[in-house]
Amino acid sequence: MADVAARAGVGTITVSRALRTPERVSAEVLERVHAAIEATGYLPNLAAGTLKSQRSRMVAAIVPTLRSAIFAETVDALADGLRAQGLQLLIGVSGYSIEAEEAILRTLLGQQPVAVVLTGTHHAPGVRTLLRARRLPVVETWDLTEDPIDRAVGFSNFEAARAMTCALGARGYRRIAFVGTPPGIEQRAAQRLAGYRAAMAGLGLEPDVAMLDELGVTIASGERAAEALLDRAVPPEAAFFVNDVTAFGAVQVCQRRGVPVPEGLAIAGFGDFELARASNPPLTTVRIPGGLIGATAARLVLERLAGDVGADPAAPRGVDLGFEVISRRSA
Amino acid sequence: MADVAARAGVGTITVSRALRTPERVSAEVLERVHAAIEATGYLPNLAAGTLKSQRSRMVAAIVPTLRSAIFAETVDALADGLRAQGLQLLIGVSGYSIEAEEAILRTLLGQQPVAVVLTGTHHAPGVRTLLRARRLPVVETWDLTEDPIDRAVGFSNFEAARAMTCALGARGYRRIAFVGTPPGIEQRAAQRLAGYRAAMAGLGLEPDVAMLDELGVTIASGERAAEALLDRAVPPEAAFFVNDVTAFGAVQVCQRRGVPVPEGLAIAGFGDFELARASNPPLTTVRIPGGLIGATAARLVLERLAGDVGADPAAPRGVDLGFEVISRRSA
DNA sequence: GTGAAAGCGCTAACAC
DNA sequence: GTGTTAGCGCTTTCAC
Repeated sequence: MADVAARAGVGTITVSRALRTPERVSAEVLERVHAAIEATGYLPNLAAGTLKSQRSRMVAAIVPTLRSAIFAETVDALADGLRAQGLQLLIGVSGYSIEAEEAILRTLLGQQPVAVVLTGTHHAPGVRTLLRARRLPVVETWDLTEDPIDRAVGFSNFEAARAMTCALGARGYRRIAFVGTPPGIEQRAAQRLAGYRAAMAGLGLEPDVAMLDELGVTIASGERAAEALLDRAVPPEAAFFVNDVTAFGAVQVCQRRGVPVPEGLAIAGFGDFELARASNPPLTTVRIPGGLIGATAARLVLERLAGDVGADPAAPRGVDLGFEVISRRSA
Repeated sequence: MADVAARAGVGTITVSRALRTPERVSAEVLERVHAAIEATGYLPNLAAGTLKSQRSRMVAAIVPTLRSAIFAETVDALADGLRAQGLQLLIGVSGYSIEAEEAILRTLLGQQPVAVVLTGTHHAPGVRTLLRARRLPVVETWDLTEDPIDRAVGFSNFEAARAMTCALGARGYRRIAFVGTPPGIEQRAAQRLAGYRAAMAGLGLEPDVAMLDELGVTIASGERAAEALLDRAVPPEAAFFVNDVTAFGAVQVCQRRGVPVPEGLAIAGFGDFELARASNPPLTTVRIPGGLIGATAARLVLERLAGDVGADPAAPRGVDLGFEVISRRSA
């Protein structure tokens, strides 16, 4: 920066201002500075700026995985919304472990991010303390809660699963099974299971919960779960899968075994992924706003950064993006 | 850090060493320091460390998008491999624009990453200069080249498409269409098209290239492309789609229109995504090593970081992970 | 609109 | 094995 300043015949602070707040530098000087930057190939050391100003240009985000299309979509939309303001994404992948999440958060916080975006509302005990102490803008995504750390954006997985289960009940199905992931890992999936249970209780029906044999929700694991259901002495009339990928697998199995869908087995999914429309018959499912969650998270971060952090306790703390039960032919 | 040092009755440098190189601190002091860290809730400011040591703990990665499952998988595997060494991922999303890639790279470099991972081998002119000047470990992914900036890992999209086209020719198909993305955007897709053309020339067949109507390769865009092919006065005997997602759409269309696959139209995909096995009939496709590319990129970064940067010009500069033509029933 | 001086919080280099 | 000193490259503060 000293080189650039010397070349442009100005002080280093003017170079800094030309980069950070060009409107406070005369047009003539600005031009000289830019020419000098060009000539020297100067790239500012952002670590130094961060150290002095105590503000980086990074937003830390932690997701359970990027292998699930839906989280990847959210992150993509988040990156998109932040890029417009010159903010970069520092990504941590927790592998669905809240302990890993806390450890990763500690490292990421060391980089002095200006905001933090988390997945879910269930965190290790230290996380809330860590974040509240720093008075950083924090956005929790994918689920809502009574008491967010700061801001939350998502929808109620509980209500969404309840709505779908009720829709199945309204269609006359009585023996409705739920096929979920092993408990204690994916929080959103646990919420969906709870919503299913609540709906079944409301309908006066017996809950019937089956588990996928792996966490990585694949078409193949859905296929295996469907096989197990169909092999029962008394198979259910309807099966509500924790997501579209596994539901799609179930449809494939029915097709192969000659079980008509929905007459032999009604199948519902969750997510309204592209696969849902491509399925044959197309899947009855719940549409959830994956991309919109990322875009909204970006908006919330930017709003919090614009307004003063820690202020405005009256502002709405949660954004409910809702969901939609999509009736197609599979149920 | 001064607080922690005072509390532990040591100098700040000892706190630094306790964190960075604990083996150089006596066990007794180490314990006192850790207790003090715990008590104060101290989190090191990594920006300061980066500034002084000129080495961060971040690796910059730029991908065209995260909405494509395959790039997300690569990034996930990359993050995984780097986390083991305490390295964080700084992500940039370029939207397939090489100009955006360069702009993003400039910002990311300002954060002083210890290495850079790029997608593809086709970059804006400034990129190579920028990276070579810094003597940073650089890994280009997803395609190979004669002259990588530093290291490259991937497979030959050209050869993979050629192999698939030849396989179709060997099966007796003559009128083989290629369905690709609009030119000039996705480099990997362009390589595949070139491979197809080379194979057709080798087979003595007329190339027949159709385009998808959008870049975002969706099932629906594959469906529309298939409709167009089938609506022709003389439809092709086989269609080689630029990826499995669109090929899957094509299979769906055939099923709906009662066109038998492969007898009425043979269909080949690219990628061997989960969808390929789930399709009915399952897709003949090319298996590509998405996760492995990310894992290998992580390994190459770590190797370059361990060995001295800029050294060892004898080491292999490219890692060819290969591909595999997978014959299933769709062609 | 521009500049001089100071210092952000760490760690490299050198003592001991 | 531990401490002292200095300084990384910026931006803040205050002055003009």
